[in-house]
Amino acid sequence: MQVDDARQARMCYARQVLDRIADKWSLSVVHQLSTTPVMRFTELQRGIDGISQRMLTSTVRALERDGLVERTVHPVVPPRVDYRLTPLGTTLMSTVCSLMTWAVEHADDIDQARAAYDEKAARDQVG
Amino acid sequence: MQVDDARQARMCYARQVLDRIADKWSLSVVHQLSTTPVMRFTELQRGIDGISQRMLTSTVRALERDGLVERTVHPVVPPRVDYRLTPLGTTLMSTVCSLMTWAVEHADDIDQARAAYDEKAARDQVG
DNA sequence: CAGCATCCTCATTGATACTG
DNA sequence: CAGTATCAATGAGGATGCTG
Repeated sequence: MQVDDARQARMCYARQVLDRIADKWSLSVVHQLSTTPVMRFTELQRGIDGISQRMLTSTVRALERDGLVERTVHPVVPPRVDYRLTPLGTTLMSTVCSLMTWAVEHADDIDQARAAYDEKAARDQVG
Repeated sequence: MQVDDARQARMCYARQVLDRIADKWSLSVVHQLSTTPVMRFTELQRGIDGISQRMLTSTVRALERDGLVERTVHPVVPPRVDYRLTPLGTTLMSTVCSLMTWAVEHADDIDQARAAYDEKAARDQVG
């Protein structure tokens, strides 16, 4: 029926957004750029613990392709490339913030649920 | 400084939540259970296009472990297992809804950005 | 400086067969 | 019915070396 189709369509959109931001590094990059509006490649890499050059490159390229990050190449030697959030990227970040808020508010609930589940599993192993 | 630490901490929480819900099937399962409150294993599988038994099992187990889904085993033959969202799972779903709303509202923006990016890349290839 | 090219590893997922 | 067990494939991501 129509209502279900609309729901399914929204799910597909949600999946696409998750596919965009839920990889290993995208959220860290967007987050960095939300705290420091303009950053160069090496600055980004220094600010994100553990990211490799390769992954930073592919991450910012994907974000650029989707219009979330703007990449500006300055024709100078040595090269200088600036990154900043687009308005679209900024609106996404504020939406992700609500997810972060949920995460912070319910972190304890999840931890407790996990502990209870694992303890029960351990008991079932023995008994 | 303190403010940055707090930001970093929130990012970690956000990552954990994303790690929980952003795998291939979790969102579909939670979504199914938000439209039909109580479902059995096979019902879930039929409702989620393309999911295998193995992935449905591991997905609902992970959701159960984190307290987002409740699993009820009825001691009957043949076996009967019911799944439903917990209150915690319900609050998460409503948060995810805001992400879906963003996705729907900005799907066109992303599509256009991608088309522009790809077209430019194609032109740069040639020229 | 800001990448690209290559090789390699490991985790996730799928397919299939079996079971209490 | 609701799983478990095993094997195979895919691809995301890491390490390293090179370059305009």
